[in-house]
Amino acid sequence: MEISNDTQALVSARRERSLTTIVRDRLEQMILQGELGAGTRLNEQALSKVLGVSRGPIREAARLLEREGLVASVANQGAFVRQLSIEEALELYDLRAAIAGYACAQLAERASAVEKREMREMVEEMDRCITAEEEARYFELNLVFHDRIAELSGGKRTLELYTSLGKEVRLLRRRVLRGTESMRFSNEEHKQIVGAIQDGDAAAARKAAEQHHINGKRRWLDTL
Amino acid sequence: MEISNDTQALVSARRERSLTTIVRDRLEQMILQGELGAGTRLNEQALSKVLGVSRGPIREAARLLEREGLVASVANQGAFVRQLSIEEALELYDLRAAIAGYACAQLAERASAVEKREMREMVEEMDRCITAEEEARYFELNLVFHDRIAELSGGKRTLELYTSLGKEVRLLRRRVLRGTESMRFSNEEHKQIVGAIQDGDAAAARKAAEQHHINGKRRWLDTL
DNA sequence: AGAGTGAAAACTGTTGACAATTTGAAAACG
DNA sequence: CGTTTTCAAATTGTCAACAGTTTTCACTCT
Repeated sequence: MEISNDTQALVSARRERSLTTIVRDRLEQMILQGELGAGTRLNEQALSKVLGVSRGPIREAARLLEREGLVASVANQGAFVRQLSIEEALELYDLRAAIAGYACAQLAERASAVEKREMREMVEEMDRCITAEEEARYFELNLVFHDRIAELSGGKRTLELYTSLGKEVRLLRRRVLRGTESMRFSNEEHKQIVGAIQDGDAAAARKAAEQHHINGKRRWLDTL
Repeated sequence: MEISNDTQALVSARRERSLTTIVRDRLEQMILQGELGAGTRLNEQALSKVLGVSRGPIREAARLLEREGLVASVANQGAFVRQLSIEEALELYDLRAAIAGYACAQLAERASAVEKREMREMVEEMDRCITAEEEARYFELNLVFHDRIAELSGGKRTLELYTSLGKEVRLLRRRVLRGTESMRFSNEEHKQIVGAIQDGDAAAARKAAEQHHINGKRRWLDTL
């Protein structure tokens, strides 16, 4: 049973993190992993039984997810896992591109030597993954790489928006594993981004980051 | 007493809009109008008495505002009206600039003839406000103009983000009335934006919109 | 007088119960 | 046989009470 497991987590983490945030993370996980498919209603009773908490925290968690774009609420009908159209997904890619561009431009002006080094090393590590054909690990590092850029750019809201849009788009995109070639192209673009940041060339960094995300959009679109 | 008023709204709108969203809008209003100053705790008991609802809807509304960036929650201490630092405000201006740039670029490619005409007329109307020295009205039209652009760009999330960032920045900015000269400069920039959209020149529209927001940031910064 | 202590007050976190609404299926009707 | 009506079950919306935490403030001890 899931209950005991969650209840345990509940007890240990109690009064540090509220049940609401715990439920929020759990629901987010369930949604992003497809456990709760698009369009599914978040049945409060059922969830409260499964997660071992009352309906209050679940409702609050749903509100949090609503603003994050992962669920949509209808009055008197509850919250549903959001259904993303392709058009909406494309829009999200564009918005993410714009924000990533800004983040990289900022980073080009702000980044310290150690930060630059960190990013260089991440790209090199991804290169190793390509030659070793470790696609899953490349995928993971790629996510970390981009989130880290948003984080290092210094803006809290920038990071929030970037990761939030990333989660949102994952509603539709079932983990696109790309094949060696595609990874190689992708990482070449990473190198351009990191290179521009290293040179302190904000305009170039911005352009490279935007183009990278736009290319990502195209790659994703091609898989449909 | 406020209670009767709110209770009335409650009864009339009941089961159409949930109490949560009503409370949300009311709280948002109170925050943006400075009725609840930055750093104030949203006392659930007090608010439930004033608004005439129980604490549940208030908690949920607070969660909505949390994701919108208007309040920040601390475990076991509740929700506080967010305190925006100048650095954060500058970041918000930049993000908004990036999104506005994207929206205008989209609009340059998508806008219909009537939409172009609508925007031209808004700018002309603002011009009239300047010569008539109706600053308040100009201020109002300016807000509508930008929100309308975001709306016409077609992306739902784009509009959401743009308006959300706008509200967030208002936490700090007490309505900057700018004087005739400043309005004139501002509206000249509007003309550039509209012109580029009219020409279908996405790159120019984007650049003009971004620059306009960056200039807005500078104007705001100068008033400190 | 000032720092520490401890209980009481105020508040948030959570719950279970009740009210209102929607949904789905059986029954009534054409 | 298909359509409408009605009613019960399921579900969301709201509330008030209880549990746990933080804050306040009077009191003690040095």
